[in-house]
Amino acid sequence: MSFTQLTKKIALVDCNSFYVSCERLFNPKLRNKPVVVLSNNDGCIISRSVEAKALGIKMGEPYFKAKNIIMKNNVQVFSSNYSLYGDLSRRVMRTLKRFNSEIEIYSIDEAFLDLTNFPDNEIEDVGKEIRNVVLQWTGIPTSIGIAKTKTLSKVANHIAKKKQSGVVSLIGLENIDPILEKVEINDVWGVGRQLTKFYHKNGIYNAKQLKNKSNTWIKKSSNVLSSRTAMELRGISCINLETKSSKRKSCVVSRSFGKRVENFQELKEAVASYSLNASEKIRSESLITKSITVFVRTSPFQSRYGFYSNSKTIDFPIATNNSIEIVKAAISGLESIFKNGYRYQKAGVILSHLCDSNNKENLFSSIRDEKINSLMRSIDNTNYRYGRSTLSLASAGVHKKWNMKRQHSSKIDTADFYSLPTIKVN
DNA sequence: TCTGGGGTCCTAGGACCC
DNA sequence: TCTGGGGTCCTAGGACCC
Repeated sequence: MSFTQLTKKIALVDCNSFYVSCERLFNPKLRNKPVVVLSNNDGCIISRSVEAKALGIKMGEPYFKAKNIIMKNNVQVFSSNYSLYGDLSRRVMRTLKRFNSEIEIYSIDEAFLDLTNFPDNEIEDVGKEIRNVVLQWTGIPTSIGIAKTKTLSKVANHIAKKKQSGVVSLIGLENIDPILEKVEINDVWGVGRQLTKFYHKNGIYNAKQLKNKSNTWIKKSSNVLSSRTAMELRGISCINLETKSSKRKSCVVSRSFGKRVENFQELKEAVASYSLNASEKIRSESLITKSITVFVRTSPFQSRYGFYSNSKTIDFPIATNNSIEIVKAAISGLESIFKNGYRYQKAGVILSHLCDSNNKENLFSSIRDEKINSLMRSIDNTNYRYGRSTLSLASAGVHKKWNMKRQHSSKIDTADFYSLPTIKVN
């Protein structure tokens, strides 16, 4: 009896300039023109079309610093519209699942697919097919890298980004060293700023050099994660595909303010509003939280006003997802860290130690609990039907002077999105 | 004047116990 | 009052990702 062992084949599908591509879908005039999308509060540039990249606009650059280039070159600017991007992301992911239902959704615009079951010599064509189908069904262009490990598929993807076909496979190549040699160490997945500094100090400048370093040295002078990265560069898979969507462990809601906030009342409104938001989010995922952290800070870029940053964590006696309890805890935390005389730039809440609300470890659930739960459910239903914050708490404020800046919104909302004609292919 | 938001994992060090 | 070694558990902070 004989059987052929199939080479492990992992594809990384990455949407090109995702947010820009989403905006372009609804505005074809934007094609072939420089376009950027801004972060919340119109703060930084977080998505750039190739034309914008070519103008030298950097990822993460503050908007005001790039304004000159933007004006001069008539770059189209958009505030981010996350509900739109979320909807399109779900479409892309649904399409990918046709090729293998077990995919790892790695971020809003990226997914890993196991393509091991396809023959080695057809793998590049499979990649091209995936790319075409996604483009046809969703209108979103992608780049696809295929290799034996996740880290190598990232490398392949990196190269694919610059290729016309948009697909690069490293499967079946005898020696990939010449390729790895051209990959700068800071472009390797898992190597950030600090590690780059450290590797440079030790004479490691590209992926090939890291690959050839001994594991013991890496583990000893760095950590296990780094040695895993090196192993993966050698083609030995150490990082598994996470295809089961596991429940999250924390939930953050934080925002920079549209303008600086100085008085307690407004800060309180903001924190209450973020807490409501976070409570709603965890309820929608059937989670309860054991503790909440509230934090505030002033701008780290304006030292002349004095920098202040602080946080307070409060544990709940019984894990909860009740908005009222969570808002109350957040406000009392805020009271303990608020200091007069600062110009606050940002605040937020973090719900941590989340666990499944269905298997409550503590059996204190009572009739009171049931009443509150049904109140929360009806708030959630109303808000779902009539729009977020139809029902809110008074403490979250009405005027919201601190709200974000969004001066360049394309104003395409989810409701509009669903009213567009869709073509069902099946 | 104007600098995003939301996650995960690892590790060092402290607290506590025997 | 001083003296030891070793184990576990937890947490804050750092580093990384998109």
